[in-house]
Amino acid sequence: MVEVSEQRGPRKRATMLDVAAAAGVGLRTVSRVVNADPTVGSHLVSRVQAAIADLDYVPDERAQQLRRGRSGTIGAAVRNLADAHPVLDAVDRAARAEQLALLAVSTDDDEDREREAVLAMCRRRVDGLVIEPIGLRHDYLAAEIDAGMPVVAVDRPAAGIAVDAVISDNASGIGMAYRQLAVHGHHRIGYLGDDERIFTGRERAAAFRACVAAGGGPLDGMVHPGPLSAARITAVLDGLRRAGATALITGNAETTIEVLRQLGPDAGRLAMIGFDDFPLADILRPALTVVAQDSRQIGAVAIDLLVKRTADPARPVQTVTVPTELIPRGSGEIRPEEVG
Amino acid sequence: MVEVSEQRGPRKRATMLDVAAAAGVGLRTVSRVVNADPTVGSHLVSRVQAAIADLDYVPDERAQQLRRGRSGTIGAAVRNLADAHPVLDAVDRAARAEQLALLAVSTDDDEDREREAVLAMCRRRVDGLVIEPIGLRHDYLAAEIDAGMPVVAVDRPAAGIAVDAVISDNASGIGMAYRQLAVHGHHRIGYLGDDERIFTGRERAAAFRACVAAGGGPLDGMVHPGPLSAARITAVLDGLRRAGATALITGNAETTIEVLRQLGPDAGRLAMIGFDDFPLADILRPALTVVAQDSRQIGAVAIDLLVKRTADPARPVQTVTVPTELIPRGSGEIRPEEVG
DNA sequence: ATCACTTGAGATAACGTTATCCCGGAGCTT
DNA sequence: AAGCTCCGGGATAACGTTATCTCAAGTGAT
Repeated sequence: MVEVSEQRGPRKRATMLDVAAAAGVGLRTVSRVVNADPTVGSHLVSRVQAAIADLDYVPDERAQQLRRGRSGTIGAAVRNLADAHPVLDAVDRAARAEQLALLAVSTDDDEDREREAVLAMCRRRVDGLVIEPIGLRHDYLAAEIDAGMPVVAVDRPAAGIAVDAVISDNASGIGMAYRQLAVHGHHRIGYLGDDERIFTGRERAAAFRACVAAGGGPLDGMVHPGPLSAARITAVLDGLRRAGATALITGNAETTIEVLRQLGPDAGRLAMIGFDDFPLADILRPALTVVAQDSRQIGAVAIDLLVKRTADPARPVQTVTVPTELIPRGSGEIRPEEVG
Repeated sequence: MVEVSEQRGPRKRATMLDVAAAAGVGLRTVSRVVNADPTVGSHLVSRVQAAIADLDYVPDERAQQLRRGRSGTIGAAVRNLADAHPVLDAVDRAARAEQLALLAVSTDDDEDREREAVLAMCRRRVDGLVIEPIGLRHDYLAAEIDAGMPVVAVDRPAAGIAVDAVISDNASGIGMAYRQLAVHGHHRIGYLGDDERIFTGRERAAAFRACVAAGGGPLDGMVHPGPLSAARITAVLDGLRRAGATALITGNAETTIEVLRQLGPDAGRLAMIGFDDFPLADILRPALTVVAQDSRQIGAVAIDLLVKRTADPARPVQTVTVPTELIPRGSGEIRPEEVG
């Protein structure tokens, strides 16, 4: 009796049933061996394992998930996958420590993409969702949350739904930056950051205004929230120069980089502190003083909140604020008299 | 008759059966509506859709996948998720264009992590695998490939298995860098790059040696492949300086950055071209001349190869070489007489 | 020697979909 | 008007797991 084996073409993947047949045991026994159930005699265990190795059996996790009811996966929707994303990395590590796989998708800073990506993850029945919210409203998640999906917002709160959140201490970060510049003798300090429709843009601009007010400095023409466009930044830099600003705080990494790009060789002629650290900030000249977020902790707290909510869905919604840190590297320690 | 609804606690998720019951139709009809099967009367369609909206029904993709036999997902195992990764981004976009979701995991440059991550994706029955290979041997994938899993290696070929690959034209890139420096008057050009046990390290070092040999320049003490350690780089830079090198080609982004970090303010006193572009290379001073890989095309080709192999598993294995590009920004155009 | 009791292993029913098959009725031909 | 096709829609069986239940055999006590 000759078995016809198709040489070409993938042979069908072995299933638990095939393994059971090959090992001459029941289906359930194979399952037990795969799941290391101790109630299987060692004799059968080795016979089943031999069959598994022989047939190259690989369990189908989708079937496992379907049956078990849990997916062991959490989904993360972040702004982008192309650039450095330390928080995503931290979330990944924290998730792994909890035996959870991470499904990462990029939202491209697009509201529709975000909804689409998040709903796709819901269709996969992830056990939890970490979102860096883009959209202004997140009502589309209400039904999911109602159905018991744990969700945590990162970097900014999610509007329209009550979910846990982890955000950096923006006010304190801006405060440290402002004081650092003030301590180094600056009186005319400018701020250039995100549009105030964006949460972090709003928080940081507000914190900056509070600092100036508290310090008794001038506010006129010094605070510039708005969209991130090269043209706007050119105009703002020009205006600040004319207004006699000797120092600048930038509200996010993209803005910081665009400012540096435009300043070019003149970068040293303006004291500067950027919100958000980024790779290579230390090898610029002058090296860039920054307010850094604690990505590691943000990621860890996000996963922790997810785990806790999974354990107790009824627990009160919580917003955790993670401290920021000032990293002096030079650009923020330039004195007014060196500027000009 | 009062229905007891649990106020707290997630109410059970609605299934197709629930929708069918609510709409007063058969299970199969709900499936047809969900899949936009045109053979359903418009009257029933709207009734079913109403029930879907009413119950917040979200299809379970795992069950769909299980039944359909395909997952509509491709897995990508890349070195890391924390730093900028343009190729991953390009793969993501190309996959989306093919209606495929992307499951991205980081291997952390660790051989064991790679195997673990890749096998986890196999358990999820992804429809294809994009791997930035770390390990020296990838035999562990042989069974999967045998079972029909399409795999494509990116950046470096995978050893021990016959799979498609997309790699950059390393030799041509090194050639362009070398000629650019030669054209600008350099005769003593150094090379500092990855260990030759790493594929790209080997290719680039070899290409560099070939250039020097062809140009008739000195080879002694000019070629330095090896592990990426700050101490080694310090030593190499020192040696090159003593050997009178006026120009340097670095073999990868990490090396480039570490060199720049160590050179500090002296960066302008050595002509330099880095293999691999990276964000901010243009705002350094001097701005960094680089050999850039075409990430967009690499990603597109990777997905294309995957799709083609899915369509025809028997097609011959192929390695596609993607051209590199020299981007002159200043650091590579410094003349020997300006160096000192 | 009989009986409860433990232990190992199989039969069978889910999990939430989709595909195959089949059936009932409407509209057409002759 | 009877027979035919055609078409919308339902029963039912997979897909590959795990959980529940059942049962046979081996163990010790009386």
